[in-house]
Amino acid sequence: MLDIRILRQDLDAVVTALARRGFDFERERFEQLEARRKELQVRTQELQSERNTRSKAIGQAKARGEDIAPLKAAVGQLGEELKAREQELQQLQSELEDLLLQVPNLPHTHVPVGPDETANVEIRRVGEPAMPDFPPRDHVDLGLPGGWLDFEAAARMAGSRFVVMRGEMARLQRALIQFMLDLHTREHGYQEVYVPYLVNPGALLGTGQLPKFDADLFTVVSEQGFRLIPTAEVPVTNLVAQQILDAGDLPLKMVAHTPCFRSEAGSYGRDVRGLIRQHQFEKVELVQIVRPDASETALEALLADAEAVLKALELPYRVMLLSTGDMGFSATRTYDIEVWLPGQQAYREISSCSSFSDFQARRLQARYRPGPGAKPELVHTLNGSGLAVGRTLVALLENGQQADGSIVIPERLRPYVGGTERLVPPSE
RNA sequence: GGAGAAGUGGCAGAGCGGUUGAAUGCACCGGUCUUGAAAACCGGCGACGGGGCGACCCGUCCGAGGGUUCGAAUCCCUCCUUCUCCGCCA
Repeated sequence: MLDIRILRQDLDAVVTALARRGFDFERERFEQLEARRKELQVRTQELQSERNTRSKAIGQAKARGEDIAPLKAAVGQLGEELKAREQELQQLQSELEDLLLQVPNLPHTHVPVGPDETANVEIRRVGEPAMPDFPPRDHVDLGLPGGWLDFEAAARMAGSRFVVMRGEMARLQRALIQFMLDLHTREHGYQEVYVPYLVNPGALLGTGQLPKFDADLFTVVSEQGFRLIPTAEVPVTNLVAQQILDAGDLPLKMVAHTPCFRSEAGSYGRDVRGLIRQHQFEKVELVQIVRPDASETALEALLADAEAVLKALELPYRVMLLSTGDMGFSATRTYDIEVWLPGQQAYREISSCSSFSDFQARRLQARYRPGPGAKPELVHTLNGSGLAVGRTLVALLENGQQADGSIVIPERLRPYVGGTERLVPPSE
């Protein structure tokens, strides 16, 4: 959520900045609501003040043993109007709030302006795509032997966009998760956290998935209105909701492995084949809670932490700075990491690292105290995949494949799979 | 699932329906004292919002939401959370 005060002070700048990301701010409506709010709020507070004064007078009169009946009668009409104004004001403020909750974050000034992903800017490439002397297969083919990756079995019980993994493949995914968590906790200073996979609507409002993107989520029929988390970002970032942290607690760096659930509404026909776009997938997520003046450097560091996984796994990738048109709702700046997939002969997103400035913090009421006795201020939040595990598995299969269909395991991962150097397809 | 108890400021913990944003203690900030520190003493110290150029003024908030009342932290209702006991259970 944007700070309503900057909307009041410099509406032009906000409207312009939002236009850069293709968002048409309802300027007229806002100005009308805001004018009305001001008028109403002043009036309401006058009435409240009047009521308080009179009630005190009644209390004093009563203490002196005077007759308070006439005083009470005089407050009658006041109460009527007050009640009406209070309700109007409440109504108006929730309208204003609803409007504000629909408005995305302001893009950082360094973000390239453009309509969609075609305007993204490549920052760097790391690693060389291998040039095998055989036609590379994609992970769906490579996963066939022994039912390593069994999409048909999953489809029978759950439908499309699910997978069953067996044997070595299931273990490889588990190893990847373990490896990533170890790397981030031991070498990058993150604290591992375990969090709920079902959250209430308030948590999703805090990070920005609600109210606008409910269609992307799976809702569990329940009194509490539970949704399955689409990313660990939601529960992990919500760890600081409603908190006033000590300056000394920052930065807070947390890592969590969770399954993620996405309805993928509106993506019919896209990536229907294989592991790329599933309703359920595993992800290791990095979250940082930092002081506002530290968020620029924190984003670069977070990105480096995610890149470290790809480097360790010897996977070629490139880093993209997303354009205004391709960024998520809550982000002010986002880098995507795209891994090379020989089976597709393309770079595909495997991590997304974003800074949210104070946008999520304001919704979450996540604050810190800059110094002893100082006023609380909103923190800045950041997060990034480190990495999407399913897609990492894809990259590992496709980049590690040999002519005979076996898969070479990167050295750093071998301790996690009992020293196995390569996966050999089981013969029928 | 059943029965009971409780939710007050950063923490602990008072609070008869009436000048209570809320006693007191701790913590924290400023000062006195001290070579320095500690102790002691004095003073200050919640959050959020609105109005005003400003000194300031005003409003809201005692788990959340409703209600009663001229007036609610105090009374009533609903919900949430925590604790204790019973039952069940991975």
